[in-house]
Amino acid sequence: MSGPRFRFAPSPTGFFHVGGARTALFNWALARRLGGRFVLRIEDTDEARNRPEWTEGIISALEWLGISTADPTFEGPYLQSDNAAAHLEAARALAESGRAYWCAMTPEEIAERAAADGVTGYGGWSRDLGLDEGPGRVLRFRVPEGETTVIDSVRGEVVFDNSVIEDFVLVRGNGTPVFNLANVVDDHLMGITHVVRAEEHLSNTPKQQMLWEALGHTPPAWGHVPVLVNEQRKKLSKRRDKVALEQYREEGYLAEAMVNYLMTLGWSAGDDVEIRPWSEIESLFRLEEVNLSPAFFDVRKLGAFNGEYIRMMTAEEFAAECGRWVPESWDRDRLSVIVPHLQPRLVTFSDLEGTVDFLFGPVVVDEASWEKAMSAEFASPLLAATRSAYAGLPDWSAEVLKETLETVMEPFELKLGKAQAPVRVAVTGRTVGPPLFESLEALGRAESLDRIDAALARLSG
RNA sequence: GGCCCGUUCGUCUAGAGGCCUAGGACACCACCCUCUCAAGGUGGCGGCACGGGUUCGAAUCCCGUACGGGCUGCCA
Repeated sequence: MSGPRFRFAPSPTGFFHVGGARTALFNWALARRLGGRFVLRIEDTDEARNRPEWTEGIISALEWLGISTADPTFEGPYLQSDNAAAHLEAARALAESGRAYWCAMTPEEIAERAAADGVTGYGGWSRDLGLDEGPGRVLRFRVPEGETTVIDSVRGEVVFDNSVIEDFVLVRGNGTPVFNLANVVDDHLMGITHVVRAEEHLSNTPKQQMLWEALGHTPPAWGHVPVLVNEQRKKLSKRRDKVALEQYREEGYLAEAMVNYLMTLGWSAGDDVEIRPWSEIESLFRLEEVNLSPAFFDVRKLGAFNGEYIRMMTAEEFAAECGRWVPESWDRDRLSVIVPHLQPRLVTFSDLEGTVDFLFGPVVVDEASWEKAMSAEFASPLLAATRSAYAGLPDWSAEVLKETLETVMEPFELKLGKAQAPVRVAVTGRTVGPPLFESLEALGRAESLDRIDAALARLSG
């Protein structure tokens, strides 16, 4: 058990937060490069957050990101609730040594007293009552006078005046340990040397550091990274924002793209390179280089990264991946004709089905597209001429189809861009889409001609 | 309200006193390429929050102001 020990301690909430993903990745990069360990601990102290399947969800999300449970760097998962006895034992020790005391005030009583005294929060009113443990009573930490200095590798030294920290609860009225206590006891038990987490925990840190010291241990090295925010610059929340990693996965974002993008939020290697493989990120990442201000999670840029990663795939990889994003019933041969032309056009794989669906089902004509392409004078005659030329073609290939249309359009004095529009709308129903002649090739002669006939009929009718 | 943290193009960032006429990426605009749309190429738009210092010299150091964020729970 030598080497630095990092930990990732998410609380199970039913989905995996992208901000959590970034924190996990930061810890993973550090643990891997430094030859240490990445310890996964599920913080399920709050009984409302205790579902076995949620733990499985966390693990599969981590696996997707490349944080493999099979990697020797990985350790866990541990369940915080399994350590309840140790938490309570620590609480008892603190109570016996006088570092903590029992308090019988309910939240309502505290609010009343605070209002009456004109203060906010708990004023330490039970401090010297010498109460014993009892039903409904909470154990509170006796915050000492003085100040607490947190040495943070991201932010430097942060000093807190202890007088602004109230005597916080260690054990609830129902006898269960609270996060701050459990967190510290677990980190110590697991030999954690580095706590790297989001900035929202910075205010908790002096409390936890006091606990480490009260328990007679040396606190770990701290590192608080900035949070991820939405366009309103508020911390990403599951209520307002799309934060579930699983959702991005389902929409067809590549794990590599997500990982790479997440690592550019709040950190840069210092050069002009943004797209780089994890192996490089891992050797380059330094906590000391992490920025201090919140970063906006920009889905558009995520999309740009995803497109880059899609284009980096080999043709075989891309074709295989496409196969997974399309209905089982779709003809694979037909799909394979068009797929090579989709690689530079896709942002996410969930876009795939909608861009080639016209090849596997009836044409759905977009009326705006029809209007745009068919209102031209030449539309009908050109379509008719194309239809008869196509009908007699000996070879139904994209190349021949293109050359044929170029011949047909000559008397109309049009450019290909104009001339292809009516054909495109007749066959695909839309003005934009995959390359037309390859689409025709994939569709096949019979179906293509039928669609042109249908368009001609509508045009004359 | 109190405590803490922060502030470089719209966004993510480079920048650790002279290399900055502030660089890159996404987005946006234009042009090129082109069978539509993309992709690719070229170019463009656009920023050191503000005010004081310190210094020969400040985006970089100090102070103040403004603004933003986090925490302030018997959640984590």
